[in-house]
Amino acid sequence: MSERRADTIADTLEEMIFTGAFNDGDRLDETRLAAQFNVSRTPIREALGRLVASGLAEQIPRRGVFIRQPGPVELLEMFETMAEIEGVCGRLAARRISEPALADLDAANALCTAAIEAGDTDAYYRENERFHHRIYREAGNAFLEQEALRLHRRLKPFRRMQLRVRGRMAQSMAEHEAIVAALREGAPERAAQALRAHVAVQGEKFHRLLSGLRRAAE
Amino acid sequence: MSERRADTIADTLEEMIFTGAFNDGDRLDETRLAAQFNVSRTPIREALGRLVASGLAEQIPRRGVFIRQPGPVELLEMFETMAEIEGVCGRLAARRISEPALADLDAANALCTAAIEAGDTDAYYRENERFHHRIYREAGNAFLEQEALRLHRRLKPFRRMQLRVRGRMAQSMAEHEAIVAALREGAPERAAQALRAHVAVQGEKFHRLLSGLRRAAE
DNA sequence: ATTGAAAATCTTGTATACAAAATTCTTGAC
DNA sequence: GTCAAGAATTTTGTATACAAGATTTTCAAT
Repeated sequence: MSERRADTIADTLEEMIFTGAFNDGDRLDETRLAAQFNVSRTPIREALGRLVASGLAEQIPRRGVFIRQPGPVELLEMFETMAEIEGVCGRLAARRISEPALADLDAANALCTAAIEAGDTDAYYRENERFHHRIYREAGNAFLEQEALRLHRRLKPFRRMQLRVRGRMAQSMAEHEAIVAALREGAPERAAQALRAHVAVQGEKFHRLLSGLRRAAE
Repeated sequence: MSERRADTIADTLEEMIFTGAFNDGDRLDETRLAAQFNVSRTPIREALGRLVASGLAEQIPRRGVFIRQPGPVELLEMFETMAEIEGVCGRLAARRISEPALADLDAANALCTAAIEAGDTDAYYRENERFHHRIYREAGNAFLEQEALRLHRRLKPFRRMQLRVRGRMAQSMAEHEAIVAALREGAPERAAQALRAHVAVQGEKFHRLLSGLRRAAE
């Protein structure tokens, strides 16, 4: 890996931000964090630099770096962007996907369904992620894949919010099946459309997302 | 702006990378750069961190950071991704664009055409950029807009290569007109299609790009 | 001459020291 | 009591010092 301290610290801080250990606007005090991590300010600064670069925090020149949690508007924008990028991946994948990959998507869906029946939420998230990541991969564009993974990762902490709606998981699985069907038939636009609709935040999901945000803001 | 030295140094280094002052694989020696910029290693390290974060360089743990110029494959992937993102912006913009924005696009096109006739390449690039940036804006999604701008900026140094083809500028303008027409009619898919085709690298452009790369590699 | 090991050198990563800027606190005037 | 100006204190940004790991060089043995 990279420079030992600085990077593990950055990972830890990211995790803390994702799990809500900080509130929007909180200042990340270098000296305090240095003491907290039993380390000098130098690796802390490098870690903070990484957070700023990935948009999790904001740096004001001679003032410090502050946590920057996305508000409702930005969150919707990020989800819309994710939906569009997934749509793009789907459109490209419909033309490029291989037979083993289709089998793999089917397998992921089967495991997803099993996880729902078993009530195993962790397994569900894991297989759901595998499904989506596989589609990014099958777009056949490593750069696009990286971008998709980046955004997917960024949205991870917010994705759980929107899956709590009753029956959402079952509906989600039906959508997965439709997506695979479109990919299998090599229907680019239908695949794109199905993925966009699957990822987009709308209706009940929207309300859930907002109330989740409101709760997190307290 | 941000921390004075570190950020101006990062900007300078980015510019140097873009203008080809470094070759792929070159090591960015901290002490050498420190001497060169008349500064200590600390701001250099922060600047290098920024380069690594934006993908312009690669960091190998206890070895240093190295310039990482995209090869032909990655470049094509980046252009394909750009084409798709522009397509997305166009699709969204077709539903959201305002009348003044359409007028602005027309204005940019007029100035573009004038620049071609005057042989003013700089003006052409400027107005062409204004055209595209305006479409990103009119997608009505600030997050997506930032992503589009980021990638557009990243590809800037390579874009000039592909515009040298004889008659390409005139054809490009015709495509711009078609794009505006689709946006004006509120035809999302046609706008998306037109933008994808406009940005995509294909045929003669492809050869130009490759030979440009080959030349740059010497 | 080639190969291998050990020492010397170089380079990164971290800690500490210093400087400049910003914020906070104090003090005085109204 | 409020407000403002200036001093004191924090805090960031930069420089330097030190430590650990990596690379290169040296030198001997085969």
